[in-house]
Amino acid sequence: MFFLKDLPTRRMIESYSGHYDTDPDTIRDGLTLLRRASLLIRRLDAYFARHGFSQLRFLFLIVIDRETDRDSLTVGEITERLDVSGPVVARTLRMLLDDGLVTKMTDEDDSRIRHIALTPEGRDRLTAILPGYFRIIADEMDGKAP
Amino acid sequence: MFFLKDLPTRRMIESYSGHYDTDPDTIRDGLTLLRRASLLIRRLDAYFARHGFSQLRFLFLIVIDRETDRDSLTVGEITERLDVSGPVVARTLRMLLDDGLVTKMTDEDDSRIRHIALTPEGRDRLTAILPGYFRIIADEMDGKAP
DNA sequence: CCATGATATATATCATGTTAATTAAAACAT
DNA sequence: ATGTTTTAATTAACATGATATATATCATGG
Repeated sequence: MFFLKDLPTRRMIESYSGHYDTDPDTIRDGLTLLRRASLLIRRLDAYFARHGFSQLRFLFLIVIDRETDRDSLTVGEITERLDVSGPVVARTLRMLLDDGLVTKMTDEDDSRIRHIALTPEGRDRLTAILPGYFRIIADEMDGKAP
Repeated sequence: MFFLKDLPTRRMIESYSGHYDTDPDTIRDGLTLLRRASLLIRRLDAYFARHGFSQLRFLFLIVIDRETDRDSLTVGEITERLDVSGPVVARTLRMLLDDGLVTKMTDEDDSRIRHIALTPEGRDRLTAILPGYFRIIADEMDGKAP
């Protein structure tokens, strides 16, 4: 997250970068990118929270659901697809299990491996939450955000 | 932060959004924005961590430093300028005080108010860290990121 | 076979974000 | 002038990210 509400003016950036080395307009574009994305993330997080979800829980379910040829992923595969650390995946998994949104099954051949699949309820919750998620992104991109 | 490493294909987005309601390309642009910003934030956080800083501590100093006509801000003014909650500002302030990068002075007329100013060392650290910060943003924007 | 190393997952601890509640002082309306 | 409300800052409790460490199981060389 990028927490600066008012981005520096071009002049300010110039004075900080000392008129050389980096192009102030490029920096300004970068800061704008950061701020814009941060505001969108804030909106998405608020949306997820209203639905008893979090960004991460949502993405966790998505990566399982979007797998076309299988209906489960191992914990390691989920960790590969999400840019968070293993422990966070483990904790998120526990929460989703507690909520009955996924199942965990130990592999038959290698008992270190757990296969995680969506429950029908997990799939339903995902389906229910998706349209609003897309709506928020689309509104932000169209400049229709609140 | 947006944690999905591989963005969904246009086809996937279509299948989720049901071919109506939202434009898949717009959604894809939004997700690209989120992911790009998240990767840049990761790089910036790593840079700050290497210098014993954090994104927030850095911005805290910046908002004081960039004030043109004064050399201090109140805690409330800092909170207004940063998109974080008051308690986080209070805690960050304590850390910066401990590190000797800012000073805290109680207002003479209204003893609820604290004026926060940079110490010379705070200003030095800020000056030292800024070029690398701009460099990372510029490289990312120019597609020169690692 | 079985000690050693590699791999898959989980736990422990810490950092840093949030909201709710607290403290202290000022402002204001009788 | 004094009780009530508002404001400024902080503390308390909790959520969720990270890294380092532990546990359990598998693979493999002697």
